Amino acid sequence: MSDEPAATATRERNRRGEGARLRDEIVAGAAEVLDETGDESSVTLRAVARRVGIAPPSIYRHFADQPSIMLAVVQRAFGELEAELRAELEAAGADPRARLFALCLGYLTYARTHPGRYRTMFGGLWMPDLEASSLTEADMHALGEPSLRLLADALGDCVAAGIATTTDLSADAVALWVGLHGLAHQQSVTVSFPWPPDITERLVVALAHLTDD
Amino acid sequence: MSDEPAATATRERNRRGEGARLRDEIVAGAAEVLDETGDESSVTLRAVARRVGIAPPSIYRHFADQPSIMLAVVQRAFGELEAELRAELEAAGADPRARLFALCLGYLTYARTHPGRYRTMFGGLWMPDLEASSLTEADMHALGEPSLRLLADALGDCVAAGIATTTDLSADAVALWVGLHGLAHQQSVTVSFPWPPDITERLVVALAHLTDD
DNA sequence: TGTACATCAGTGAACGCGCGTTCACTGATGTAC
DNA sequence: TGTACATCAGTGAACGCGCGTTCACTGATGTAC
Repeated sequence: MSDEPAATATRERNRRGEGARLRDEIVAGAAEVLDETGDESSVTLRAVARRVGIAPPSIYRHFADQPSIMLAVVQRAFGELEAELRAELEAAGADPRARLFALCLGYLTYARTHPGRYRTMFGGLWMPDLEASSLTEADMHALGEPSLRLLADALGDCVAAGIATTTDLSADAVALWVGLHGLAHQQSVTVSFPWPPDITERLVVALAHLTDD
Repeated sequence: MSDEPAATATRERNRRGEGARLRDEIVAGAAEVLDETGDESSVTLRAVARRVGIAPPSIYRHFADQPSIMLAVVQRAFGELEAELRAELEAAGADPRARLFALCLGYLTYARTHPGRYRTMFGGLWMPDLEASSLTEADMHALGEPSLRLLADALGDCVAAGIATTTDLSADAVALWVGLHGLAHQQSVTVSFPWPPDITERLVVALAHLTDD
């Protein structure tokens, strides 16, 4: 409950040439604040500085302004998501249906584990003023594409194995993602919702057009 | 671009006994600010007062504090959504498949027409501190239930007409809503997203288990 | 090996701003007698 | 019918706060000679 002035004392100044390490600490600190409050608007420049244990102006050596921090947090989060999905795949073995479910469950787990982060990733509020920034909206969509491709590949493997059908693989992959996103988002908003117990399986089976086994 | 001080001049004081009308104006004004900025955090007490054309303290006669305004906006928005869905149903005729699609398209239209409002409704940030408020989380879920029931009924009519199948009607209705929500939410966040052109039909057909006709 | 100096990482104090909220008030409107 | 008064809708000024951002700075670290 108390603020943590001790952080200022414990932090050691980086050596020359290692100043860039503070940038990582800032992004990590911002992600922590976001996870704890669940509220994007409480990730202020000053709150992040307090968390990291530095003076507010120190952030300006690494970020142009406050929105730039959020952008970095989101970019990093998309990388984390992809890495976790790849880890799930690796642990899943060779069965296409098991691989598809591993991906879907991994996606939902990420959202439930980091609800604030997930909502921010897909909330659009961190989006920079596109004319003021060097990023385009296409760059924004590109952030999620590696993960979407993992999903499309897993779905394609199911079709190849004859346990799923499709008339348009990439369109069905998007539809499957949309369903996962709806569930993930709602689960990241409310903890207690009267979900049917088999909601995930029901959703994935329908959207992946899985045939009974 | 300019602020509108004229509003202060034009607004006429309510007569005695009609003071409650200001409450409606405040909620409507807050919804307007939300629609225009698309950002929940810019719906401040002072911004709402400016929009309505009153002095900030005047709000306290009608709302205990700032979060109470957002809560009222959300409650009102859920009512609007239900009313629009009922209107779509009425215009849709008797064919069960047409009625189901009318509902789904109406839902998506609401989200695209009022993106900021939609995100706020399902964003969870307006949720009051549940211990500080007289509302329970169940009350929050209850807000969306009438609309969900419309969807479940329309789905049930499709099953009864033999054009859809289900193993658990209410669970499939939730799954269908989850898919719609995923699409609606993402569309309320980004205007340009590389959607497959038939994403809506693809989603609804799969989740409603519609049989080919 | 010693020393002057440039560079780098980070600081402390201060600014102006919009915010939520409080307080004592104003002045029109209706009511009691 | 007239007038004193209570009520009601809304105001204006002020408060303390946290915010983003600026500025001139400090002091440790490495480098040139």
